Amino acid sequence: MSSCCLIYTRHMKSHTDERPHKCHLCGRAFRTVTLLRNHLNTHTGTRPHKCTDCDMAFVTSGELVRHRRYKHTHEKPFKCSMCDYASVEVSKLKRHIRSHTGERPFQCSLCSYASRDTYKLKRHMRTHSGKFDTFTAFLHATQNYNVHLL
DNA sequence: CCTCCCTAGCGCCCCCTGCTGGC
DNA sequence: GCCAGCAGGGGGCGCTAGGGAGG
Repeated sequence: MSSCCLIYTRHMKSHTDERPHKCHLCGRAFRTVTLLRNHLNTHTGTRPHKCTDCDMAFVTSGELVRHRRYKHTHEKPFKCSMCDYASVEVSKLKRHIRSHTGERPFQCSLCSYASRDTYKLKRHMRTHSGKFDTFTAFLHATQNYNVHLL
């Protein structure tokens, strides 16, 4: 079997709900043993990927790479085409670009306020506290955004 | 077929700063 | 003028999923 067929076979598995590797601590199931191992490390506090420049340690190698970019190498691969802003993470660049476009996808269900990111909406919901179930309102707003994306 | 590793993505929380309204 | 409350922008980490590469 060619490598692309192997990748295709594995990809098709991602469309199934087959998750044979179950966490004995919380019951959550995963597709691969690697994912389960990482998940178990979050329970046990095991952090095998240690930073050589400080005392931080992480569950995955990817987290360590990101940490090193933030704290030590200051490498920022994601650059804004409209200004000098650059970011370690693409999600941060996307959030930044909304400040150029003015896009506010996260609408408050209780007032006219709309936010450019989820946490700002959640923080805003505190100003409605006492008037409504803020978590429900937040959920409603974020679900609207997800539906919009679909 | 399995595992490791890297990348992508979503989420959460925090900090700093500027604005505004009440005192 | 001072202060508190709020929003905007951004930094940093937690965690999971997908896919390339090699054993």
